[in-house]
Amino acid sequence: MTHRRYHHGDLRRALIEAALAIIDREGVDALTIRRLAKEVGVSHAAPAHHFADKPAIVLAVATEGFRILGDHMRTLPEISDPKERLKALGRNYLRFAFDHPAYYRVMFGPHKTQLVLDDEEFHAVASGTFQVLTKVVAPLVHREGDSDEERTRRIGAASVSCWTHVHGNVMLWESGMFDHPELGRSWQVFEPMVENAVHFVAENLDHFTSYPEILAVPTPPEHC
Amino acid sequence: MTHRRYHHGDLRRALIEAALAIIDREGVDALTIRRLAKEVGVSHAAPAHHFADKPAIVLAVATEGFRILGDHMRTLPEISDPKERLKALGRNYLRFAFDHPAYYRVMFGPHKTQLVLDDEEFHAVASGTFQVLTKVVAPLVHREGDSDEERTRRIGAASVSCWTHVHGNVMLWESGMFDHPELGRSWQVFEPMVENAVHFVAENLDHFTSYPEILAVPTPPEHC
DNA sequence: GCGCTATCTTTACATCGTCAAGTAATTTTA
DNA sequence: TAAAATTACTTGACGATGTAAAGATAGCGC
Repeated sequence: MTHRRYHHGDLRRALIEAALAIIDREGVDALTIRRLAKEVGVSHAAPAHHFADKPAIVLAVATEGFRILGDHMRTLPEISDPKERLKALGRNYLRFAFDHPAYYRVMFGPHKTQLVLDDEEFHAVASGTFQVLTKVVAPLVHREGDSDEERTRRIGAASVSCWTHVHGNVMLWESGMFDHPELGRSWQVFEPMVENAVHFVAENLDHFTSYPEILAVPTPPEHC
Repeated sequence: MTHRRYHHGDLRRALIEAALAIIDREGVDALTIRRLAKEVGVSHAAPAHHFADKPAIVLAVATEGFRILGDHMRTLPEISDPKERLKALGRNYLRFAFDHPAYYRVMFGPHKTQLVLDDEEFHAVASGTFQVLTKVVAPLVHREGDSDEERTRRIGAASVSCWTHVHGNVMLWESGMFDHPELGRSWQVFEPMVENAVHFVAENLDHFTSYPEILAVPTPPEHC
């Protein structure tokens, strides 16, 4: 029984959480500043002091999502075999995507297209998350005699390939393109896809050499 | 100089086109029924007679997008070699995605998640487009001795894999995750990715047999 | 105790989607 | 061919939304 105080305490966080709850329940279109405020128990103009506008709230949720995804991916079990380790990472990723579809949609949805490039925090958190992947991919594509530059390129390309492979599947699934009613909604249906992605980067690393002129990828770690 | 008539003629089509133009210029959030109506030159309530509500307009645009994408994909040059043919298809796909980013965003964006499954026209058009892909993939994964069922499965799995590979890249690109300002915004930067995708389905078709099945998959570690 | 500033409320306004009722044009029917 | 019916659009209104401006409150340094 919280007796309504004038100062909320941590309104910003409360707003983000409430926003996610609404998005999770009814989709991002149902998100309304006024409703958000009511749900948290403040006036409808209060959020304006923490977020410039409505897209800023969505962006904050997306940033939080990447933070959580990063934590998920960082908590890998102790697996020494590089392939199995990457598979485990893929499963963690998928688990996040399916356990938190609302986050995932906001994170990769086209809502914030314009904002992303400008927002420093989002960029930092998102690329930090991506770096977790590069660290796990690195030992898989390691080759003796690679120059540093070549190594960086190979890791980046393989990581992106891995990511897009999984991400593409998730997005198509989310879009309702996969018409498999008999399949329950579970990340486990994608297990073969994880196997595929890992196999792909592990056995075809020759193909990643030409990839990366395209991509600016965060510098991978020295050693794994 | 069209003198304003009471009956527009083909308002429905005009609305779809104007909607796309707005989305293309300022994003889907900028789409407003009233503004749409003004742009077309009708009263603010006129669109209601052609579309039940605002999401219905977006869905109509998405459907139109799939129709155009399908046409793009169907107009392939005469190429007998299956691999090269699939590459050409991939390029056509990418070209659409980059030439019509607004369409692409609407088509795969999470805006219409709820609607898609119900709308017959959208479903028909979208899966018709997907079928173009399966036809091109089919000769690539053909194997003597496959049962019909097995063949269908393999084609479906390989097609999905191909699609997600390309789609994932496009989506990540659209999300602004690829941070390469010095490169122009062109589908051609993904040429190596097309090569990869084709190589993937062509050389690793063994892996597609198990794809569409539900598997008893080991429960992942409880580390998160 | 006194200001200062951040935080929240209240009030106000233009705009939004949508509904109901009215009007104009087209098609149907006799 | 003229009335009737239907379609296509307009007008007006309503509640809800995002946001700006100005006032109220509380915490905090001094």
